[in-house]
Amino acid sequence: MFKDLDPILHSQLRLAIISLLITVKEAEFTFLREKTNATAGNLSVQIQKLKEAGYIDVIKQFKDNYPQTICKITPTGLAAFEKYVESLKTYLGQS
Amino acid sequence: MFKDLDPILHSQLRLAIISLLITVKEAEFTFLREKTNATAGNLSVQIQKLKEAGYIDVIKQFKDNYPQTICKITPTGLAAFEKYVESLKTYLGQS
DNA sequence: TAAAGTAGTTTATATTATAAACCAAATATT
DNA sequence: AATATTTGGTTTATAATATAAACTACTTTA
Repeated sequence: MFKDLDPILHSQLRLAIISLLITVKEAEFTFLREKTNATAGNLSVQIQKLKEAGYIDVIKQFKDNYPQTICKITPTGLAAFEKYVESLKTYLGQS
Repeated sequence: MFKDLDPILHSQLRLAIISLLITVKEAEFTFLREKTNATAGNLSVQIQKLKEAGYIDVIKQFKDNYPQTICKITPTGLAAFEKYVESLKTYLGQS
């Protein structure tokens, strides 16, 4: 009947991050922060969780003397997102 | 960009309950329990939250000597669900 | 009448989400 | 040249949520 929803993705902020990374393929921390309106702390934590799950790759480097965190989705992350969307449909039915 | 997701509905079990109540219009506790595979305790708590939010009406009565809890969705609940689905779409985009 | 089943609720705990506080370095201000 | 402010984050503390385990109250069956 209802398919389980991946708890990693069933979180507003993490879902927004993945959603953005699908469209842009690569994004800076500050870009994600602006687009999601999340606090830096919350974003930092959720990026780590997505990384631990293997859903995104995180590259930390310096740019113009400032630290820069770049995120990109992995094939695992993309597959998880697609599965999540399919599972969600079992809850939405008619709509 | 991304619309906020109603936290009452952004919960796997509560979303499943509402989803069921939309299709059947009225359901017993035991029916919801079977369809969702939830534990009775979890279901009891989530039904209460949906009731507190005004998303469902709960009628407690006796049937064949046993207690019976019947749930039905309210217009408020239906509207909230529809809004939730619309908001969700901002996260799913391409799919 | 004791054991097991029905239909739940309450409570305790683990997990999550979030904000607040913090850190290190860069740049701007006086 | 010190001090203040800004950038780009991380860590930690707290509040909110989800969940399971334990419990309640009653009924049915052996």
